[in-house]
Amino acid sequence: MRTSNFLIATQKEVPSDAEVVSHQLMLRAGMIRKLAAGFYTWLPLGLRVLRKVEAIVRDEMDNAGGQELSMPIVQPAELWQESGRWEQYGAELLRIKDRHNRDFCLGPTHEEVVTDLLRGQIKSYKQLPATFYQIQTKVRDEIRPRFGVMRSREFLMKDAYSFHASQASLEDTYQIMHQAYTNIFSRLGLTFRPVIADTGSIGGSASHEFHVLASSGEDDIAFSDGSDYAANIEMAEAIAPQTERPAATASLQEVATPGVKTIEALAQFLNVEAALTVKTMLVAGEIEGELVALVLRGDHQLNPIKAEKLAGVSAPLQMADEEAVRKICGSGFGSLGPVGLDIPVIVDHSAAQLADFVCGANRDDLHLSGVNWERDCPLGQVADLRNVVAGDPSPDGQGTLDIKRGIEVGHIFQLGTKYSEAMQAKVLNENGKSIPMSMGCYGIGVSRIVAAAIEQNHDENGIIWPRAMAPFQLAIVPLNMQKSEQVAQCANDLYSRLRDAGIEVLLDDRNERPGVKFADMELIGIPHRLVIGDRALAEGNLEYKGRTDAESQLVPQSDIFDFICNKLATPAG
RNA sequence: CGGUGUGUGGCGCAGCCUGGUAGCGCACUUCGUUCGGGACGAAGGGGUCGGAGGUUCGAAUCCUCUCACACCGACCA
Repeated sequence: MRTSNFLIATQKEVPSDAEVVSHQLMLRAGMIRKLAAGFYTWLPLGLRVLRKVEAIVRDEMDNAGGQELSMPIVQPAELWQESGRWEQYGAELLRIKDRHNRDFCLGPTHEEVVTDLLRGQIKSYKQLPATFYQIQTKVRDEIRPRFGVMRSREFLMKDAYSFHASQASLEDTYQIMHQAYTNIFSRLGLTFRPVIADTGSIGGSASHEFHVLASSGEDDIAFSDGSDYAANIEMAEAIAPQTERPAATASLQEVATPGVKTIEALAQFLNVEAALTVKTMLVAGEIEGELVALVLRGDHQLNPIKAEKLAGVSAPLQMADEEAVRKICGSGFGSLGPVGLDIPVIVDHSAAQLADFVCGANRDDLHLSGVNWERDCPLGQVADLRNVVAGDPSPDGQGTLDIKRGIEVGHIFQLGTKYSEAMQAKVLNENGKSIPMSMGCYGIGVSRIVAAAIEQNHDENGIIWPRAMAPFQLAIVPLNMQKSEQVAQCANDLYSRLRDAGIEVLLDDRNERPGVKFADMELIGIPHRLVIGDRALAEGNLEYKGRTDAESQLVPQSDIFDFICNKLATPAG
């Protein structure tokens, strides 16, 4: 491709509404343009990258035994009513009406459509297992689209669905998909982690998310330094300390704490560590109108997913409002504590380990110090309530946990029979008995991967594409080629030769100054660059520089073809 | 949806408070000089100031309504 025939829509200035680097760089590099909030046009350069990702995903899906199909974006309401999600899904489901005033929606996912398709096609266990996938535009009317293509309202997703006659078969395919995902992200050249995930509203028994590690990620993931263990922080178990609680040494005392409402303020005011204080939060109980107290160490964070799974606690988790709290405890949020509290109390493992701790006195502007469980208040139910923190032991007993930020780019689920039961997708088994098919579903955010790759791979000059995602492998930058016959000839010859050899090369034949070309090629992140200028050419040389190399190197003109082929063939290339 | 804020050539912004009929940088066009890290000079083209209504002799500027967009809170690929 020649730049004279390819839209290079680079910009020097960052559009003011782009917050994260990937969004800024995609805009600056001329990969995408916004049409409306959460809707983006992919320009030729961006689309080339998107297609690269798509091709790898497709290849691995095929290897994993998937069959590609394509389902409509527009879907009839009836199917969604049948699965119950027409009501459940909420405002994220973009609903439309046709000219006859019939209800449709734009597909945010395709469980209903595949299930409908296959209940008609698959009648016997002999046709199973089977996996189908598509790479297709999805629409989700996000409340808050953000970060460009990272969270847009229309995006490209690979979604796959597997069907089985048994749970064991589902588990087999789940493992195959897990491996396929691992292959995909490895081939893309990304640093990633598969992590144990919450199954959330989709339901089902087992689930993993695949995260690209990047400091700008929206999720916290915990992983062990001593094993493969990795989990979304929502799911990472904080294991109960094995030690005995220390004996009480201090006596219970009231401390006036005027105006102190937060743990930080309390710790500072009393000059104690936050880890020696306890915080108490009231949440709605399972029974309407009842409240439950959750007690955590002051320096720990409540994990709502864990809390709402406990018996007696309402799901989804609902924090009590201040009025209700005041009624039950006698004080506002800032001075709550477990002592003398007459509602069910659930204490986090770590908080249950404390002796001589500080907590609220259930009277405004008053706290208690030297508090001890059992002596001053009963130790109720003890459970895992908190987010793990760096340094916690790994739940599998090997190593300690560290926490990093991740961008979720893939998610696999074992759905079980949730949809097949609701939609009567049944087959006959070996015994002639009709059973609902077990299902798995497997998503990859193809367009999100592009943004995630940039979050992970960029520098002050722009994007640094992993080889597999680069829109072009090599940029040829001739200097002053409009004037220099020599340069022009060398550039054109080399361009044809490399192209014939199947190399994706971008020849920058614009009549621009060198600095402009260098800056553009770096911004759009082409991994390899060849500069052709009169100066070096006079000595029979060309200049090569890798995108991340500090210096360029001279290569004799006669060796250049082999040199480039070599560079592109090496794993690091 | 709630809270905050912004809408002025393709992009980044000034002007608005204190009304007087639109400006700067980048980008674009032409010519010339340049040509190894985002050149310089000269001359140009492009905006009914988000939209509607109102106040006024006169509105980008003041008032009302409306639309769009962005950021902060619950979800997800």
